[in-house]
Amino acid sequence: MGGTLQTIADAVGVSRSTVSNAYSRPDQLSPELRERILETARRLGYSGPNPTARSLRRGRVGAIGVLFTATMSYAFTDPYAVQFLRGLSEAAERHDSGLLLLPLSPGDDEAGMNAVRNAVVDGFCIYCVPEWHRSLPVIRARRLPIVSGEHDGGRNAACVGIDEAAATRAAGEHLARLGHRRIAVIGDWLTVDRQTRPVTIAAPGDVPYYVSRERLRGYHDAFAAAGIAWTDVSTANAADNSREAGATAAAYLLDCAHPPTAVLALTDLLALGVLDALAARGLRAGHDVSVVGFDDIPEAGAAGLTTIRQPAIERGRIAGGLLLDPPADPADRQVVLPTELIVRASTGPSPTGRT
Amino acid sequence: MGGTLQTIADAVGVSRSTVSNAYSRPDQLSPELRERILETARRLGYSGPNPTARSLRRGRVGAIGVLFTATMSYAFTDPYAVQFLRGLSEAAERHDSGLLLLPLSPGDDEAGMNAVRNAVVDGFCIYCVPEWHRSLPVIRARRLPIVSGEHDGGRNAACVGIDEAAATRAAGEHLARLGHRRIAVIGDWLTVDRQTRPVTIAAPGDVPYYVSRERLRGYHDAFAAAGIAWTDVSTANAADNSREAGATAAAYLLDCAHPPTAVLALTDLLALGVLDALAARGLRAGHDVSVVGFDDIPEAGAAGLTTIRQPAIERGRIAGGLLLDPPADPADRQVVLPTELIVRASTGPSPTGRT
DNA sequence: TTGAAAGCGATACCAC
DNA sequence: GTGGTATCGCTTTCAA
Repeated sequence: MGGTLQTIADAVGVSRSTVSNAYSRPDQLSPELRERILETARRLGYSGPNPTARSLRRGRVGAIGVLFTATMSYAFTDPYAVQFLRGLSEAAERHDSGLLLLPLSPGDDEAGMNAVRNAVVDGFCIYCVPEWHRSLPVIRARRLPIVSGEHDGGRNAACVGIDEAAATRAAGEHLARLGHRRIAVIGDWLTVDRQTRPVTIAAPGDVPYYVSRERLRGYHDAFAAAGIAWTDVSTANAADNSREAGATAAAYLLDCAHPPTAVLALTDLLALGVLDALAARGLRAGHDVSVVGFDDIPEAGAAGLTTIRQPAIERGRIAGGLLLDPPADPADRQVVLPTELIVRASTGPSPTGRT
Repeated sequence: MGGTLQTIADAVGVSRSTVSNAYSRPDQLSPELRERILETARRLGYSGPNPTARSLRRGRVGAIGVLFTATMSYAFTDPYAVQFLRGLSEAAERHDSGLLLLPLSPGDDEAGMNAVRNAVVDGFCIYCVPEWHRSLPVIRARRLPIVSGEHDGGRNAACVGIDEAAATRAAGEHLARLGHRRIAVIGDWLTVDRQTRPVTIAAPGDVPYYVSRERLRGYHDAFAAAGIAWTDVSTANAADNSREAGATAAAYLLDCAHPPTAVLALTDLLALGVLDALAARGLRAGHDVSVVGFDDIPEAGAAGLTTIRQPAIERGRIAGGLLLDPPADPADRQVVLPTELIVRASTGPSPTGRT
């Protein structure tokens, strides 16, 4: 019952190579023999070659490991992540690969490192993993193909990114043009500690996490060009990328002596939280306070949120392609996708000519 | 660079069993030797035992396959599925297992069957898979532990379900009590073809998909008890479990000579679509037309939807436990969780004393 | 076409 | 505490 290749070989009276061929190379034996073998297998309840053994021998597993921070549920909670994974799975499907979810349990680095060490996969796709995470060296040690969903960490590795700074620069210019001078920025991982609280960022370069750093840099540069002093820009860190954290962070910024006329969130989820915070205070987005997000998740349109659109699904799809079917020319393994500023109702002229 | 156990063994001058022990059984050798081995491995860029080879030998992979219909993105799109997977991943994490997503590409049965045949996993969790699907026999042939997220298919297999019929019966009684007599039901997979259209279901037993069949049966029984003829209940099939399909199906039911005073959707997602359809017609849910859902996904509360709450996360968590740490007593391998009717604003007295 | 033999990389039992 | 040896189940030249 459910034996091995050998079982079938014995039962049919052939060698196991022949049985193997019956499954993997039908052209190597006569159709009759093949049918006889398959029939016997069926009768004996043999479901085909053992995938693990086959993987060992062939050196290919048929699965790619997906690594991201936080609990696994995050992948199912953040709309951007969902889109990215969707694109990734499309690519995986096309290459007959599955997706092995490998969460880095937040509280337990060791567990995450072990997950990476023991993952039975052909390659890794990493994203939303801060560059200081201890699982990164481990993943590189495995010497499997890696693709990053955001940037290459200066290692010339495969990656599919966007020009984060250019994207926010465009948004920053839009706001400056509208006359905003008192501005606040909300982002997660602006600091290493994951707490929702106002923080002081001397310069964007101080932000430890690539994505947040670059997005902040874009705003910084736009404001500098518009003559807005960086010291006049207040910043708040969000404990995580969630609507709730966005609302909490916004509360710190709004409930002060000189509230900003524009709040820029580094993700749409945070921006939606900002909108919640405004609503709770009876303030109108786009009138009293302008709000900008990033990502253009589906919910953003419904909420009338001005934001930066990035091709999330496409990003996942390309990441999958880079991993499963790498282009010959190394230069083609680093892809940068375009973004677009989408202006909706959440941004408008600054209510005060000047603050 | 990144060699094998043997490489390290040779380099250190010990046998490979010792190197293996250094990784898997630290207590079997002196700390000094172990450190020497690990250090050498590090120097040689060896990242530890090859997971595939280890899996073959140990007979354990550290991953469970998750099987569900539709594209993989469905898992990320349906809030109920998200919750279920969240519970499942919690359990998996606790047992050091990953989750290998194995979508059954809708148009391609063969691809799905191959995915199942070749999955490198220790067991399968299946859910939202119709009982006629061809991958089911394949999955059984693999003779790995299986847990169903909905029912056991009469096979005495592990499963974590709810009393679907009892749940909808309670909702049906609630409606009958409110005086509703012209009633419509919307569900997906009421028929094998996946089209959104009105259908005639002679009896709930005719519905091919377990979950929809049982939910429909519950309504059927409740109405029978209340003296509502089944022939007066109209039904519509939804092409898939989405808000859009719910709205489209509702349109068929609402835009007719004798529209129903109550529309019962077999899932919350469909019910939200019904609410959309009502809004588009200027009808008020709970006044002009009562609406009931199923699942109590987060969005249901915000929408004021009367629905049946089922413990989605818990269901996933228990499914994972059943798979990874099966109870000794077979009787304990079939779990039935409680449900609860949550009455919100979307249901109210029938606007007509009788139709 | 078919079959014999050599691994793929690791683990575990059992002597030493 | 350490090292030989068999084995996990399959694929793949290479001869016959």
